[in-house]
Amino acid sequence: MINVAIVEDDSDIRQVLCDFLNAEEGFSCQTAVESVEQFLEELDPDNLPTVVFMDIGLPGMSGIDGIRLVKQRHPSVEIVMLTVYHDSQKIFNSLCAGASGYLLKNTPLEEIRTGLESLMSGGAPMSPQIARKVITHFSGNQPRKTTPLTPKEQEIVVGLVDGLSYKMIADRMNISVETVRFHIKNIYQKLHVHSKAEVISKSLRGEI
Amino acid sequence: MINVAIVEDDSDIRQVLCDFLNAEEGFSCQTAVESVEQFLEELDPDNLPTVVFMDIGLPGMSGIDGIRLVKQRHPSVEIVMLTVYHDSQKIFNSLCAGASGYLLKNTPLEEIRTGLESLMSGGAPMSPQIARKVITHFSGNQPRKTTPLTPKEQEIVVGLVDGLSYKMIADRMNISVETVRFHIKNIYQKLHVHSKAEVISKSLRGEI
DNA sequence: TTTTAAACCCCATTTTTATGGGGGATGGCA
DNA sequence: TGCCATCCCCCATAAAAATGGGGTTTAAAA
Repeated sequence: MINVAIVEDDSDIRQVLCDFLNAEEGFSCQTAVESVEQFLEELDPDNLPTVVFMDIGLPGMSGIDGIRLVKQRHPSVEIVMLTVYHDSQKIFNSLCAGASGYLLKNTPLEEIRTGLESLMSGGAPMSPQIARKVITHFSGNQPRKTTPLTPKEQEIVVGLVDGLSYKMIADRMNISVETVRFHIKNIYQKLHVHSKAEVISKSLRGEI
Repeated sequence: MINVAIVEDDSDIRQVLCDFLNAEEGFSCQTAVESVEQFLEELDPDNLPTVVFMDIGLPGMSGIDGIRLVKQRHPSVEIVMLTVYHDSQKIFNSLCAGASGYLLKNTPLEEIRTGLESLMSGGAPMSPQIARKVITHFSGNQPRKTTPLTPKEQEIVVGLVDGLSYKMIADRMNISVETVRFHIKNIYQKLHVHSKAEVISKSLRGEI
């Protein structure tokens, strides 16, 4: 019996999928919650689900962060993304975080079931659209990132990522702290962020 | 009408697949050859196939080298691997060379047809076993770190990575800002860092 | 030539972080 | 039972960061 959990904020989808799985031979869905927080709270360590279907856009913590947390605590639990998002960044973040599959929400229930079966036999469920993105990533046809940042601004971003303070960046670049401030103000405007933290995240996620 | 070519040295498989496609509505297979050399020789530039099913183990040039040659001369032609090989090296070499899909030879004819359809609608056919290897490639190169952080501390790290301030983290977790402070102090001690920036960097680099 | 983008510098103010303390409350384990 | 880890909360202070403004210079573009 394959024990499936669902983390999904749309109650309709949650219910339909849960009912479907419970009706299918060999599947059982006892957990269907709307957030990662709720999932972790209700989790019974003595009765872990085999597979978790995870959405990305959730109230509170995102599903991608959810993967990290769940896999960290229970590495044996398989996590399959089930979401509407199909942009490369979310896909790769999910896979790197430890997802074992990636299905789009328009996947028919029947294919979700066969996906689960292939997962159990050492495969990975993946929507063709997603597979395409992944393949494109390999063949290097990735659209080049055109960063709007100037060379100096990029250098400062590197400093931020290295965990340096304004003063340390100033010393490293042989400019005044005031100039560092100036550049950072402009960086924030260009990237539409309001803190070092966001710049560092964007940078390390390849969004700059 | 989707024009399919087959490059495959096993004449049985070649014939079965060719016949199947010709019998299917909307598909046509006029070219079924046993080597890349033969394929290139018989190729009519005015009547290019839409898709080529390519084996890897072939007399003469390998199918992977074949991808490169074909894509170089006719970039618009889609190439789908159809082979028994499932080792990571051949998979990645194929995808990097420009393959648009990767199916194992045990794939039922019916699924080969749906694979072609998803290819035509912007997807990529990929056997679950292959998808698994590809996914493992993403998540696999991350050595499992045994984090010294407690669950709550991990949750706070997630908040920091999301670019939240102490107050926002407190709200999300329904605890006091002072408690957030308390946890962060402990996190810094455990990780030997002295700023949010360093925590975020470590986290996104998988060092936590 | 005027304009524009990029780099440089300074000042002032408010908010947020970092760091040091001080308490409690659990719940598991020796 | 006391110990330990984990979690919860409060205080105070110094440092750093975020945001607004004000400028100059230079080199390339219009």
